[in-house]
Amino acid sequence: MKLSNGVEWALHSCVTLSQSRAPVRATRLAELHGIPQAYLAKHLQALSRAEIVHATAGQVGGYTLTRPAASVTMLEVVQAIDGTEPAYRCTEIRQRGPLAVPAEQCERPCAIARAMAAAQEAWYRALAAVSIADLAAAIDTDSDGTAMADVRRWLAGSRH
Amino acid sequence: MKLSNGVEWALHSCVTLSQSRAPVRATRLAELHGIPQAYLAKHLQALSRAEIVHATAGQVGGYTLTRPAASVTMLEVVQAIDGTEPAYRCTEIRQRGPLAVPAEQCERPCAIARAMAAAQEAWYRALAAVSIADLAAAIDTDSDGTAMADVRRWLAGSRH
DNA sequence: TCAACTCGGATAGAAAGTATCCGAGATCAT
DNA sequence: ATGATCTCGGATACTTTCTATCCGAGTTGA
Ligand code: SF4
Ligand code: SF4
Repeated sequence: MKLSNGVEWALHSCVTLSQSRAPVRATRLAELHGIPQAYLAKHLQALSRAEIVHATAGQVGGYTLTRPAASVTMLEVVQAIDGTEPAYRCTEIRQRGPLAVPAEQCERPCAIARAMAAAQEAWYRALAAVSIADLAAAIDTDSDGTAMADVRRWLAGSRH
Repeated sequence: MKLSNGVEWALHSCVTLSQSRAPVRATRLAELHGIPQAYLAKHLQALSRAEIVHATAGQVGGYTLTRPAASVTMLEVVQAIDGTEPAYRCTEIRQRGPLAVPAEQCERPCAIARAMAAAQEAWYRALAAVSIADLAAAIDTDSDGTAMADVRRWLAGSRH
């Protein structure tokens, strides 16, 4: 089980965007994090499609959060990048082979699929419990209250 | 986030093996589940390496569970197939870019990595709570107590 | 001793993820 | 109103991982 590293970039970008009411260009986000600008853009598109961020075109364009950071959960961001399909997809192999179970007995998922779904649900729940605002606050605390202020200052800097 | 479908095969195989004290060949397991025999063999090797199953070579060889089914958790099987590395790997992008955090402040994972680790832990915990024996019992219940008996009967049949 | 059968790791092919580019559309200055 | 410039957006190559398969090493039983 592997998670695209674009998820990390998207989360960082959302935290950064939560510190700015003005639109922030994709180029600047990439520059701030030291990551490929073109590839980050692709992930930001996914966030835009999920309506987590709003894109503004034009000379003073860029991305902004559509909702308050406290109401955007990590789960939403992760699902926007990684997709909503569960990690475990049942291939219904119980309906194959010499001991195939008749289809009418397969209305509900079997025990294995149920256990996997429960695990995924637990994962989702843990991610849904943390918002972007929580992350920003925690990062700020880790740095003794300087990190977010630094970000705001850097964002307010010249547009290059 | 995607999970190899070999995980499903491995879980089914473990449930099947829990119904037989005699070694079961990989060919028969594949036949029972209607899946590619050669590919299943590769996954069974992973289970063997993890010491979840024991492989016996020779004419009457095959695979057996090394421990009672009640003491083998789903988590062990999933990790044997899918690896133990967490889904989220931090690239430490906070140490890059113009606002790079000095390395001495990065001893402990940051808030994002901590939240992701907690979610993964919740996932692990849910899987660790279910054993192979639990799965076998649940599948048996779903089929009104005939499924495991059918499997045992089929396994006792001729070696082809 | 021999023959037959097993698992084991090494080898091709397919799918997804990664990284990049240029065009459509909108904003601001003229 | 017009044009230049800057933005995002989807379409395009490249790399890594997963999928599927094969044949050889080792073991058992006759
Ligand atoms: S539903 Fe359960 S029994 Fe059926 S294929 Fe999926 S894991 Fe196997
Ligand atoms: S530890 Fe946190 S801040 Fe550092 S790279 Fe990982 S997610 Fe980003």
